[in-house]
Amino acid sequence: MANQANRKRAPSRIQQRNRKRILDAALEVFSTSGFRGSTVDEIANQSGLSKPNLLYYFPSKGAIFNELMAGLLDTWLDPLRALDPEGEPLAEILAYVQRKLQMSRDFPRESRLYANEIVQGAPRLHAMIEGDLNQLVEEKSQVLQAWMDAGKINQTHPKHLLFSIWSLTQHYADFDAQVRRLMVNEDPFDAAPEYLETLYRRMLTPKG
Amino acid sequence: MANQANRKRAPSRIQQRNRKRILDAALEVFSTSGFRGSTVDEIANQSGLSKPNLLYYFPSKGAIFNELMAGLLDTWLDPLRALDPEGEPLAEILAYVQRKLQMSRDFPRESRLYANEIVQGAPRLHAMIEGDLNQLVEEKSQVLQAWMDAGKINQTHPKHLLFSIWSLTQHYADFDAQVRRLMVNEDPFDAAPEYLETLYRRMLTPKG
DNA sequence: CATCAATCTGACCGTATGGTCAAGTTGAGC
DNA sequence: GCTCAACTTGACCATACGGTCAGATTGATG
Repeated sequence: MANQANRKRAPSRIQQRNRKRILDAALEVFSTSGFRGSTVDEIANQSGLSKPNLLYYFPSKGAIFNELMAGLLDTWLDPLRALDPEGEPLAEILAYVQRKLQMSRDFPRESRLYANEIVQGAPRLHAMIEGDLNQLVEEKSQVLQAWMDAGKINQTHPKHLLFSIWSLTQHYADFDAQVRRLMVNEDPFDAAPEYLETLYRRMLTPKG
Repeated sequence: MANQANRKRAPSRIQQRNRKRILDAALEVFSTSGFRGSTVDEIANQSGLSKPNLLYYFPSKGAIFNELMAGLLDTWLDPLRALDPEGEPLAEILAYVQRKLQMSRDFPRESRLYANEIVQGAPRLHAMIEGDLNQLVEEKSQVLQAWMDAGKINQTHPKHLLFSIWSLTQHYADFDAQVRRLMVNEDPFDAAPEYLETLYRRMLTPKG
């Protein structure tokens, strides 16, 4: 336990490279099969390392998963953190939607990894969700509510508004297999930005 | 193979009861852990049958899954099938949204089972999707397009419109674990119908 | 180029998993 | 209540899985 490579200081170049390889392979595998459906052998194969060597860098399958999740959750919330209470309300929300959609496009595996975890009841995510996410959502919901009370955007349920943004943007990554099978001659991401922009503009722009 | 119980005619009461039990248990387990993450022992335990007894009724784990999926896909598409080209466009769409939302509320396990499968790339669903779903989506997209061309609802991308309806309604079932953790004092399904009604009404009602 | 820690591997272990089988028990029709 | 098929089970098997270990190889440092 004490001589685990990942707890030494000053990680060597080899260590940096291999840990990255492993995490990338694990992202590929976990996002495709979920935690329980993924095997260490698969991750080892995908990363080009032998299984014992992989387990030299990480103590267990669960440890790989946890490190992956911890890193993911942070970047995952960045777009919402960037929602500026001082900005122009509608523009802020529309920009948030586009940032989130861009993340689905650029990091579909991360999105699917997260989706897998939540769909299965988030068994290994309790602590993380309870903390950061809850607080951030509470905070930004109040910002949205304030904008509504000030008449800057239409009245609606702030949390449901956030849920809908997550749902719509992540759908293009999470349900990619379905979406692409139903849009054979067209890249879904071509029309998605405009579709979502229109949707939220019409929904939130105050009447008159 | 020839003496499998499930291929005999006139299924006995015991057979009907046990097959139902197994499928219900399998729905519970598969929707929670996905196909690869689920075990036959779990399903057997959940159903109250012994493992060999379970395998007396179904030849394999995959066979259980397939039968479950085949049954699911049909009911899953019913709400869309009911979209009436002769009805009042906006009302038809809003009613479809509510039917779909109701299905998420009444059959969350079915929704999660489906989500699990699609998120993981729909490895065991190709044929089914290619056939029924594709045709139905094509047909209903044309209905929506006709309504737009006639000025009955706002112009928008018909397939993205369908995707958004699926996404938003199924989100309450698929991401239930997250949604409920972020709405502790409130049942998400209380406000969801009104939220979605408002969203699509504002988005689709023609100006003027 | 000697040394020692860091890195890597084949062989291995205990357990879990999908599935089988021979033999037992139960239920329906006579 | 006899009979035979329908149903049920404990014991078992081969493979897959997560993880370990002794020892080999490699790379950095003097």
